[in-house]
Amino acid sequence: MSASSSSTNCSNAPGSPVLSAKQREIRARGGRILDAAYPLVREKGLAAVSMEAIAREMQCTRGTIYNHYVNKEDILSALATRSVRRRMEMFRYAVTLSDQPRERCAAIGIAAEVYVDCLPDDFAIEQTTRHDPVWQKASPTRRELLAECEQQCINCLSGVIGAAIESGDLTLANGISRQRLTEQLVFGLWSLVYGGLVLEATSPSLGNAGISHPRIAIRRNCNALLDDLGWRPLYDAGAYQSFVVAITPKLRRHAKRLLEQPAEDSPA
Amino acid sequence: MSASSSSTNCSNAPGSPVLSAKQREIRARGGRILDAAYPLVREKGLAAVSMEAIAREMQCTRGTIYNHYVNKEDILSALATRSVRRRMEMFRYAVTLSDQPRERCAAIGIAAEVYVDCLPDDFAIEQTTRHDPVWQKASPTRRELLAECEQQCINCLSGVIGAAIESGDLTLANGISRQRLTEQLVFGLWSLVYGGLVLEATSPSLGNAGISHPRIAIRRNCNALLDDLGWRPLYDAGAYQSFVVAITPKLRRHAKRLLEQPAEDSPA
DNA sequence: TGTCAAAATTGGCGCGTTGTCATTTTTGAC
DNA sequence: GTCAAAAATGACAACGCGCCAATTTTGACA
Repeated sequence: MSASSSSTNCSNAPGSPVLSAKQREIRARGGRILDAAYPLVREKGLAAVSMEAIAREMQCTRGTIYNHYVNKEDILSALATRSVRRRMEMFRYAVTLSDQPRERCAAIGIAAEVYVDCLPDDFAIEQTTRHDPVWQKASPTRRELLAECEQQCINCLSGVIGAAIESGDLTLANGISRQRLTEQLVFGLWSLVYGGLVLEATSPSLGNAGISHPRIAIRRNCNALLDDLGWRPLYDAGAYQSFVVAITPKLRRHAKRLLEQPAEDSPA
Repeated sequence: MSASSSSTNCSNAPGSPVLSAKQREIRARGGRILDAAYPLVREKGLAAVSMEAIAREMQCTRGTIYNHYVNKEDILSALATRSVRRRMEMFRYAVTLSDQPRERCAAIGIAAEVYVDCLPDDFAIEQTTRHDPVWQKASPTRRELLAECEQQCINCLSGVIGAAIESGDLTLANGISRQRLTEQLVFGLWSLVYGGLVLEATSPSLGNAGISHPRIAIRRNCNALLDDLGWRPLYDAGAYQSFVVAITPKLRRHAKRLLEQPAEDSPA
């Protein structure tokens, strides 16, 4: 009925139009362009990717691409949004791996590590997009979309902290407000993990400075932060270690799954 | 012979040649190019700076610039080296502001904040240079130079930690090795401060997430890390605050001084 | 199935930027 | 004043982006 009525072709359901095959193809092209650009970025590095190359991969011409994205930076931002969305999915999955707030918190940290390891190109894309030349030329709509995705990543962490306060695992010492404590913790853990991973990826001098196990340092420091605020149960090396060992393969599998997911085209 | 022989003009001391006026000007031009590029970067943003614009500022043609730098990225790297050197000077000055290791450590953190506030363009340049498109095209020599400068910044912090261990303010608990403890602390503080400042500068979603005082969070978290490791004297809000208030204006003055310093030309 | 307007695609154009190089100019020793 | 070495110049080719008029494709209607 809503489907093939006459012998000719398609028709419209009132609210949501059933699109003809070609029309759907066009709609999906936005996503296909990203699929084409993604491996090019992986191979050649981000600056070296030309519109020409993307078009070649797509088997169309540059002009067509401009029907979907206003410029190269716009494509980059769209890629970044897809990446942040994957990160968010990692985090959301991570918090399902335990009922205990402190373990959930740890799981998010490990999820970030796995994200960097299993989806390194996504991580690199996020980095690049952050910087002004790209950020400024991207369309405002896409900027907002990206910011909102990041927001949700942060919310995931705040949620766990909120749950810890509710449950009493984390208490408000020294008359600090709940708001303030959350702020401090979110920002602290975020800086520690994000900053640490960025440094690991981009600072060649770290090795010379005798920093040979950045991941261990990150983990230990996060726990130090949590301990200092009295988040119960306090750090226990054995328990922590076995939790990490237990969830890491699950997180890796989830990352792989995300990579293979069909390209949901982003609302352009 | 090697000295001033004839009446005409210049001559060479054996090891270090005494250069004629024009020769010295050429030698200094490398630095002058950086001076020309720096404000352009400040105004127009980094990607928008063209060789043409730099040449105009220098009152010469593009060709001449290529006598000193192999490409634009090379100029950027040179600028970054100058920036990192300024940061290093900030750190070196910071550690002179107290005799107590823990205060010295705090001083380095505040120095980083002041660096970002008073030399924002330097901070931005550092960020940009870190990213692959630039990093890969810069000449290897300059890359090494930059890495070495960063190294010295890190050494400054390791030194303070070393002194704290020597003096007994910081003790090796749980049989952790000195090497390992230093590694963990350097990396942790670095991530926390660097990561925090980068996030503050580039993450628009932070405000929405209720993070309104990132600086306070950074400081408090650093102290949490130090406390957790038992670095004496433990955090005391009053003492810390008054130390910060005492050194901040000094650090700001030092930053201003660095800005006005004549351009020592980097070895190209 | 043929017609035709709307929509999408094409590919060539103008512009700006980069890096090179043969030519011209400047420098400074004699 | 002469001349070789060094440096500056500016024109040139290549490239990539973004635009747009011309062309092709699509799909509704008869």
